[in-house]
Amino acid sequence: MSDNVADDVRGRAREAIRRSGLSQRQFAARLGIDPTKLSKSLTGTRRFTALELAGIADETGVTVNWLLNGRDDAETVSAAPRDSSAVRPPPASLADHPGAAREHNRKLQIIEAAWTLIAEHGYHSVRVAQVARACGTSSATVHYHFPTLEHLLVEALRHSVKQAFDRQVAGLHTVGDPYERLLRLIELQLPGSDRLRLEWSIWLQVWTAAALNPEMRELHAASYRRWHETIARTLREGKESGVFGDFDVEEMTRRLTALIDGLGIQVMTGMPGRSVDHMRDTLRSVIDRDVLGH
Amino acid sequence: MSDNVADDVRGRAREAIRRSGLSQRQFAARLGIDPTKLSKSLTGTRRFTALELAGIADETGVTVNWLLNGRDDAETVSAAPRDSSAVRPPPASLADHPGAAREHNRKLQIIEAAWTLIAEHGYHSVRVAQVARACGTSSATVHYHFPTLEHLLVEALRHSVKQAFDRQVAGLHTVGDPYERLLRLIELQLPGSDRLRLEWSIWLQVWTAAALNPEMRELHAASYRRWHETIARTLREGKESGVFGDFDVEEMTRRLTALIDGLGIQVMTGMPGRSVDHMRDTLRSVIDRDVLGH
Amino acid sequence: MSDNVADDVRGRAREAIRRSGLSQRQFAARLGIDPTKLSKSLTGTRRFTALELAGIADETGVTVNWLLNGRDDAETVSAAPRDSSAVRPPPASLADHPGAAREHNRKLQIIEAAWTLIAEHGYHSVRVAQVARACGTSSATVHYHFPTLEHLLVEALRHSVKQAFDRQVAGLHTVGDPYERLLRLIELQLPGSDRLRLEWSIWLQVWTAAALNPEMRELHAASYRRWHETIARTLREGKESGVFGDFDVEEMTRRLTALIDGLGIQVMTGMPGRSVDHMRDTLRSVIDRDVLGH
Amino acid sequence: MSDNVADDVRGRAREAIRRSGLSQRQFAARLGIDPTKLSKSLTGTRRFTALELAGIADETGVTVNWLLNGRDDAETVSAAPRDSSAVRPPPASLADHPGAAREHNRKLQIIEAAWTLIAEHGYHSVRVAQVARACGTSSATVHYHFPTLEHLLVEALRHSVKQAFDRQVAGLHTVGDPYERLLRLIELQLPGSDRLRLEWSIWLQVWTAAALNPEMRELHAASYRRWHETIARTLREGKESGVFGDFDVEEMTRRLTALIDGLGIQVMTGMPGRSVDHMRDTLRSVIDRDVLGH
DNA sequence: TATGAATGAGGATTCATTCAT
DNA sequence: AATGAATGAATCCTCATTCAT
Repeated sequence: MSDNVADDVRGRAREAIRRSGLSQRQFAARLGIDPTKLSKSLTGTRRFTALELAGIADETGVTVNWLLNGRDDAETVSAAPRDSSAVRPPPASLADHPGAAREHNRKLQIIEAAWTLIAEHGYHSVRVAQVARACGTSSATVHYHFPTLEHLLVEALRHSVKQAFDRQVAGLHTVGDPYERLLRLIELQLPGSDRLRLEWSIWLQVWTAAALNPEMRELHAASYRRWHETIARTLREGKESGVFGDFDVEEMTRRLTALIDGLGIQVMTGMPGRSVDHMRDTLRSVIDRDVLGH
Repeated sequence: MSDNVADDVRGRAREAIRRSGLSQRQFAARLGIDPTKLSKSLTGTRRFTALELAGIADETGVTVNWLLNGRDDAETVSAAPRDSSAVRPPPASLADHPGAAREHNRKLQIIEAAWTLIAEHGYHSVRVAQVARACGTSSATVHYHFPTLEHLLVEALRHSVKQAFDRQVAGLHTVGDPYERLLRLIELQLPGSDRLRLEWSIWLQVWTAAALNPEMRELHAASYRRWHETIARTLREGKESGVFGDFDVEEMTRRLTALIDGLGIQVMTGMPGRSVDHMRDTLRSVIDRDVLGH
Repeated sequence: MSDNVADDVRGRAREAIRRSGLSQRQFAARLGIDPTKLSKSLTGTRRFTALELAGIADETGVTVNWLLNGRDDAETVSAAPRDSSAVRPPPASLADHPGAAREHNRKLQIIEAAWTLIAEHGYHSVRVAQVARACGTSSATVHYHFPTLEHLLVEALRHSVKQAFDRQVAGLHTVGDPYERLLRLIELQLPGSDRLRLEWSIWLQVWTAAALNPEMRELHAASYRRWHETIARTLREGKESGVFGDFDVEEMTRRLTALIDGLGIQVMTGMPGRSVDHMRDTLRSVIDRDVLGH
Repeated sequence: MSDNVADDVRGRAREAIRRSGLSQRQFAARLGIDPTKLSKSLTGTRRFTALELAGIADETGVTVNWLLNGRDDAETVSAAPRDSSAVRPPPASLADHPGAAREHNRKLQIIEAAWTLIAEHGYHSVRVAQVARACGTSSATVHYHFPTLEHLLVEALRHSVKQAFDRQVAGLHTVGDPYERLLRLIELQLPGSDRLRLEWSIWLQVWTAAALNPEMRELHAASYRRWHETIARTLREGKESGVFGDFDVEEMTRRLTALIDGLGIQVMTGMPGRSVDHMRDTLRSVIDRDVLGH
């Protein structure tokens, strides 16, 4: 990746932070990183970590894809969103008039509180008052930003999708080798951390919702397609570059994603003998045998 | 299978039907089969089909395992329930005073109505009034039989487990060859029919519930263990008899169940390119390659 | 009116009271009359007053028309309802199983509380909790009987119509002379008593609602037609019998009703110089001049 | 009416338009008339029509009475307002610093939006946000101009009264003959046009409000008195000049206003057989018979 | 002058559950 | 065994109003 590209990333990051209306110091605090590090990264002395990229995207409402490539729809390691409905409006539109950043943040805060509550207690157990309390505000305020609880919850689900995507783009864009990338991809998806367990919780719920409600299938399909494509692209690259064996990429993708989902369920439901480590081992062994062809 | 065994099955079937308080004619009608066929099966001229066995178990409140083996905890093709909480009370206890059958039936009717509603609309969307309406009765009546909505719903989930198990026992007890049995097992689990799609819907919901709520893990674990054991037993038999290749049975079971679950999700959520046929093909190909060792 | 007719009225009154599930003593108490008087009227020693007839109709859910004529749709002094939607179900259907009377009464109680509140505070200011409080019950109970506040309010309006009609039939059925009947009719409609002021309040509101909302026109039209017909019938009889002068009955009806309404508004809005007495005088003078032709 | 008077009208019109801060061209556009016509009327070549007078009054916040007579309280064809509360502040006060006109206009715009919404949806259904939307502004802005929704609504009602009065003064000031004026008066009040139907809708609502709420009676009485006086004055003039027959003016006024109101209700509630034409015919026939004495 | 954000005070409705019959 | 009536306890949503900017 050339220096020019890195330059651009810095420029866009600076731009996004500027639009947020926060100072660098404040912004660093919000990301939970050292202000010096942020400063260095913005001037070019230091690279952004994947986590920082995802954080900047999250806080400013842009995508990591845009930070890295200047476009939301760039197809790199992962599939771009097929339609705009699945992601937030393009970055240029927000801010420019004061207050927009604040507004965006309050909205984001509510969405994230809702997201966490869904993940922890389940979609149907989330109460408006709970979300409000988690944000230190009132139910009416939640309704000021979202017409309906359902709107909020769906928005929270969308947000979840965006976040997972951002995390992948941020975490994978520097990994060139397909095999490494595949392992990294899996590592990024394993329900190991609290955060990732919450994301898996959301996934399970989206599956259930999609099975019951045709309307939810759309949301599910849009996000699942990305995940599918991220895997498929890597498999294809590995196959074409000869790193991987010969196989039907689509079919292998279906098997791998199914296996990941199925193992994830076993971990999430606390089945005896199914741990994250076991999940990792199983997937590696399957990849080594069926993908690499060893 | 010797005639003696068949004799016993007939005897227990006759016994169970007698306890139901219905005439053979009525009972046949309820099963949706020809009275003549039922009569022949009960006198020995004809064998019960798997469907009929499951139906008799369902209607009379006994397990297929009991019908076939005289005991609920017989370990045959599948694992027996580890504790009594996972299944209905033993068959001997019910019905001895008149009306018990009717009561049992009303209760069963409510459970099945609840079950269907859960499967169709989702656990959290089931209302007592809805269940009552589906049964042509009142909310108060539902509460007469079940102290709490939650009790009813959990009971409905248990019922689901029992049914799946019965279906497996009934469908597999005649299949001797491990490979055939494995394929049959998968066939019995594919979300092909309406009924099975409903059962899958329930599964997805139980997974979600178990991921969110530790209490639900118990129910999930109990039923999943059976399913796991049913697969494992077959794999073990095939491995020991040399029909299958050499592999770690537990690990292979984990992989297979994970794959089945993952593929099931893809079908249930209506992912493009994931059909029941694709699911069957994928599983067969994996079995042929990894289990048979071809 | 022959004794036979009076016999029948007594019979039907006895029947209606019997169905209410209350004893004669209780019923008399509810009507607010002396039990002895009720008893005498039921045995034929005494005639029912108009007020009593209306009360019996109100409490038992039948119409005065039915009490007097055995049919709801009898056309006597007033027009019968054109469609069943405007009145309560036929008398035979209710009661017969115990509790029906009680239920009917609770429902009626709620309707009347709502009616009074509408009349006093206005349709849009009536709160479910208010109605509940007025009935000494809970909001949930109100909703048990009426799905929606709006349903309740519309029902209350219908009830108002029925009551006015009952009062007219009860008050006019003995008055044979058209002129006397016309004066009586007006007297029955004058906003003199508290009760009648409340009824006028409701009328004003129905007019407003009908002007704003096409759906309300139906309700208004149904009830206004009766009122119109009650006047028209009397005018027609008077004209045909030569008591009145010669005029276009329909046109005169329109003028009279319009004048009554307009004068009623002036009284109700407390215009200086517009009292009930003035209203009576004006109407009498118009009738004497334009209807009698003096 | 002498030229001097006409001169004065022109002068005051010019004055009022000047204060509005708009150019003649702009003002004409706002009135929806040809700028040439406005110009001619302002220079004396042409007379203002009644519509134009009312429009000028409306747009500039003065009364037609002031335009015609230089005083708000001139008693001409109609009664003057008894207290200042019933009309806008005197014209001299407003506009002197730039922007006052604009402010006045924004306020007027809000009032008229509120007025229309009341007329169309009913007093109790008007929401601040609705008014704001209709004005292309925000709820907060509405509250900047009016402390309370109720204040705004009451203001809108006052505005309604002023408008009706203006229209009458403008429409009647040239009609000398009492009979003609009476017919004209009725014509001006018939719910024939959209605008007039809206005004009637407001009337009905004011009646209802006045019947329910003593506070509203004041507003109602003030405006009704004018209407009463407008009729009474004309009747008196006609009686004194011998054009009309002999009658009690007050009593005849009461009857006529009551009849108009009652007929208006019948039209507004969409009663079958009650049209605007029927209303006109009925009123003419009553006037011919009872007022003219034919 | 204008307004985006926020919110307190309702207010209708839902629904599991109880209980007398 | 069954149920009609009743209700407490949520819970979502509305909306006028405030206030900092």
